[in-house]
Amino acid sequence: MAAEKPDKRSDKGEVWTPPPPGRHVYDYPRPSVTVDCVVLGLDADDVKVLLIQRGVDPFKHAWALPGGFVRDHEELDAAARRELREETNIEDVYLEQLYTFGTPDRDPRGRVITVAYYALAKLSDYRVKAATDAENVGWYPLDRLPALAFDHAEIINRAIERLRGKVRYAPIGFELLPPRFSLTQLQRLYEIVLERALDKRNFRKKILSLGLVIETDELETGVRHRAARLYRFDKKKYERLLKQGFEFAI
Amino acid sequence: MAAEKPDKRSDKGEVWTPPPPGRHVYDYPRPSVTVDCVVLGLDADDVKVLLIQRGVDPFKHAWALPGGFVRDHEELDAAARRELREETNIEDVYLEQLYTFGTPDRDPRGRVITVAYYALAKLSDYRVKAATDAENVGWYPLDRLPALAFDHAEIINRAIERLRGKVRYAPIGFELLPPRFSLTQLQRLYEIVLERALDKRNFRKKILSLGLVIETDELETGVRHRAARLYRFDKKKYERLLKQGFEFAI
DNA sequence: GCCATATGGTGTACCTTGTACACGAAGCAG
DNA sequence: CTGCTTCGTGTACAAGGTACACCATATGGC
Repeated sequence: MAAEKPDKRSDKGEVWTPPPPGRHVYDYPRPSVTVDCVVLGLDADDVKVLLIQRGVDPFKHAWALPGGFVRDHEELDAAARRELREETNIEDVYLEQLYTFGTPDRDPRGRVITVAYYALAKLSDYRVKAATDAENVGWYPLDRLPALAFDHAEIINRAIERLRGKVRYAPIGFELLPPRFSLTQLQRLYEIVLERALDKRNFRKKILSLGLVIETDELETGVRHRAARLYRFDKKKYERLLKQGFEFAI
Repeated sequence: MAAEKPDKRSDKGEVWTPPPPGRHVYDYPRPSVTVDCVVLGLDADDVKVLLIQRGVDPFKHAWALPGGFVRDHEELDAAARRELREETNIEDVYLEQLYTFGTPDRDPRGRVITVAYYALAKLSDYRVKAATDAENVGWYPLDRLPALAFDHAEIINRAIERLRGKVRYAPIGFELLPPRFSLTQLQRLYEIVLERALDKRNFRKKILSLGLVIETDELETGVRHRAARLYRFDKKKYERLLKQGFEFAI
């Protein structure tokens, strides 16, 4: 039978939660339930994922997704956001439930079912320490992931699949870019995520024909060549069109 | 605090599982975890969902999705299939994880997190008792659902959304039809699920151009007009094409 | 100031795909 | 034999996707 105490909460930095005075007794065994977050960000040439280095066993020193136990009266989404905030200081990101992983032995401590989420972050907003130093949180490019704890590699794969499948039919790519972006940046995003080259003129024609990105009067700065015009995504308009049955597609 | 024993297993027809000799004691409260299945079937003019009538509190006599508690060493998918088999005699259907619902008070017995699945069944294979009589399992058309237990109405809505979103980009519609079907049946399927009329000639042109439905030498029987030719879905070919990057789309 | 370098920004011709639309053929029932 | 019902088929036009090249504009070095 599985261990009865898989959830040493100190594992997850919840030292401020005092252990309850009473124990919790049930007629049948119950799993622990956790949330894990795949935070994806976009670099110049890569999709990157945010990982934290575990400080405790199991998988001490291994890299893992930010996540932790769902509290007794907490919504699952809220638990995911809380863990993100506590472990990585990330807030206000696009967050969506991904899949629930419950293979009985996925956690050596016992039965732990995890509800995985994925988040899309503007990488520039979260310049956590570079992954190459001794810091315990970092962005890793997908093709150079370190050894990962639990089944987290599988969870990341599923997040990427979801991103790839969804980016063409929902305007979620904008969540990976700063509020003002150039069309070239946007095109790079699609090229990186979809892993294929796109034609510049056709891409611009298509994007502009949707009428959802608005030209601003700002220009790119800090480049040593002609500066690109910046655009913004018109979320309000998108939501209006959505209600009328509009379908986003790239 | 929530009730400590939400999972009276007798609720779910597991009387054959003897209560364990020992109690289960944990340092922190744990939720119960269940699976629920939205089984969708296709009638002449409707999508229907399979419901069971609850025999015990809470929501005694109310209609609900088939489902129940995940066992200690059981995969989530396996739990969903087991519950389907136990409660509705349905086996060998297309089954896919849908979403996990965990609002703290969604079950009056305490914290119960449910991993929802949706299944697509060939309605003709499962002529359970009609929903209008006193039987405790029945197919209900989506627009005439009875009052539902827990948050099961919300779960059903999400299943429909998923079906609608997916049917155009994955060949899952075939799971709702018998192995041999007419193109008119297939068209009806899409019309019902997508809730819009399709042009017969254009639909046939499109479907046949995919090269995934194969003409058989069988004809429809039992109709009082010219019989339609029957086709079958070429799953093998689809899987081959998938690996080559083919994208199904209607 | 001028040149080299790098990216920004633009239009047209063709091809493929989607859409609108109507009628004779086949089979059964009476 | 007639009437009814569904089957099964093709064409013309519109829309959208694709392939493709060059001048403009900014910076930095000389």
